[in-house]
Amino acid sequence: MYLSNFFLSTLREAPSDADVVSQKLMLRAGMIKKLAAGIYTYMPMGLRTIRKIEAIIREEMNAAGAVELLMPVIQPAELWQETGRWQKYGPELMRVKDRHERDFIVQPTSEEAVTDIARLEIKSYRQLPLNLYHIQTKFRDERRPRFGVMRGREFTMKDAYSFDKDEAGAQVSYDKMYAAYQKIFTRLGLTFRAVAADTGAIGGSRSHEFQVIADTGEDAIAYCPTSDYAANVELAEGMPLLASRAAPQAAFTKMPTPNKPRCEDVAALMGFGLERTVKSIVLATDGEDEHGKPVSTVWLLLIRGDHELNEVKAGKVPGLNKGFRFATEAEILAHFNCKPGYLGPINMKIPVKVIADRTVARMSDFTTGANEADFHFVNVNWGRDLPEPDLVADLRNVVAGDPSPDGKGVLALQRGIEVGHVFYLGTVYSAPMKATFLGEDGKPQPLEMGCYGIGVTRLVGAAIEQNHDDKGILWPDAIAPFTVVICPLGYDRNAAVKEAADKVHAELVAAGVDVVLDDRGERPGVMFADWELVGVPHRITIGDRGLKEGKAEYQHRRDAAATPVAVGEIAAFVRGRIKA
RNA sequence: CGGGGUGUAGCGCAGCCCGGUAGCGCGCCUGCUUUGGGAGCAGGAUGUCGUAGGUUCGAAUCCUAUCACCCCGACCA
Repeated sequence: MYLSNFFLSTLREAPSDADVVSQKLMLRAGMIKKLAAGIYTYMPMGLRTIRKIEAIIREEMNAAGAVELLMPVIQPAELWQETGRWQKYGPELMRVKDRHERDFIVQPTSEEAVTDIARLEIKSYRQLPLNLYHIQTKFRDERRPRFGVMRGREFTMKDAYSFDKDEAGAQVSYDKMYAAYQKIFTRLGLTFRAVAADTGAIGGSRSHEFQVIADTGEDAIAYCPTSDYAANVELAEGMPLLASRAAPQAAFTKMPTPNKPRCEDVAALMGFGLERTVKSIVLATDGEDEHGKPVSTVWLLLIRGDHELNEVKAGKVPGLNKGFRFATEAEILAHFNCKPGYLGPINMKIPVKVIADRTVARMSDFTTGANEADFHFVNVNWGRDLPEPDLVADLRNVVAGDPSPDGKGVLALQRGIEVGHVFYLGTVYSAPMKATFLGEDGKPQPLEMGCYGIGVTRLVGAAIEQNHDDKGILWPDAIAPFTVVICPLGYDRNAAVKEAADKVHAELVAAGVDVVLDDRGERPGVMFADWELVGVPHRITIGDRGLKEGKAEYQHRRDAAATPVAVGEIAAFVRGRIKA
């Protein structure tokens, strides 16, 4: 490709509304152009990367036995009413009306559409298993689109759906997709981790996320370097940090702690560690009594002072699992007769259910608020100074150094960007949509389903978040918009340079290498800066100076300096450097 | 959605308080010089100052409304 036949548009300064490095670099490198909040045009340079990602996904999906189709972006509301998602999906679901005032949606995902295909087409267990996928535009009307292409409203996703005759078959399909995803992200050249995930709103029981590791990632992941345990922090099991509860050592005492509402303050005042304090978190749930009158219930959660509440876990505790909220100050005053900051499980005005984190339940001689402003209790002990907690549960976020739940080491934390998700769905969609098949016994039964997503456009952003420096993007070979760039110095005015550059270009093209020749005749600084910004991994520089010695130069985007190579051999030399 | 902020040339910004000729840098165009890390000199083009009302002799500037965008909190590929 000659650059004069392509389209390059770089910016020295990023538009001021860009918020993350990948978005800034994509805008500056001319990969995307913003059309509206969370809606981007993929410019020619950006589209090349997207097409390469899609091609790899397609190859591996096909190799794993999945079959591609293409389902519509606009889907009738009726389908979504069948599964109840028309009601359940909030304003994120883009709803539109056609000229006849009929309701439609812009698909955020395609479970309904694919299940509809399945119930029309799959009649017998002999047709199973089946895995259908497409790579299609999605729309989610995010409350707050941000991070460029990583949390856009319009985006491209690969979504696959497996259909099996039973749960064992669904498990096989799930494992196949899991393995395919490992291959895909490996081929893309990204550092990633598959982690156990919360099943969230979609439901189902088995789920893994594929996270591209990046410090700027929105998700925290916990993993064990000495075993294969890895989970989203939302899910990662917090083990009790004490093997057993020690016997009380000291006398229960009320201590004045004026203006020390935080555990940190109290620990500092008392001169002991945060791990001897317990913080009180007051939640409330709203329900109805037997007469249908609304009533609220207040709950007290106890977490060690240096830990933090995990709201996903709290939402799984019996009693809190139908939705909870933080208590209002009025509710707190009513039950504890005390303002937040000095709350605790002892001397409550109206006793509430106490849920202790696993670690808290094994603590002894700990410190809590005294339910009296400016006072704390120290050397508090379960059984002696207060009753055992009503419930013990895993309530906290794991922290680095925690024992791994598999007992094979300690946990480490890192951040990631979720780019893929595999889900076991069961019959969540097939049952309400009556997608059944005839089994070997001749009886109809609902299809066992799984769904598998990859955020194609998000991957572009994630790859950049993971691979960039202060000059620009550092693409892995597999997804760089161009694999090789030839920068001739003086293409427009030096016949020898032009001839050599054209020849190297022709050789690489003949070898099937994705190469671009910068024939603008720009000054070297401009060319180098542009291509470093765009992030083309392999650069060949051909200049008058080197040519006199019969040399061109090779420099990888990550190299500190160029390597001289004989002009006649440079095409072969570069081909040797490209990772398949 | 709630709270905060910003809309001035393709991009980044100043001007707004205190109303009176719309500016700077980068980019763009022309010419000459230059050519191994974002060139120099000279000349040039580009704006309904987000939109609509209002106040005023006069509005980018003050007032009102509206729209868009961005930032901070609850969700997801």
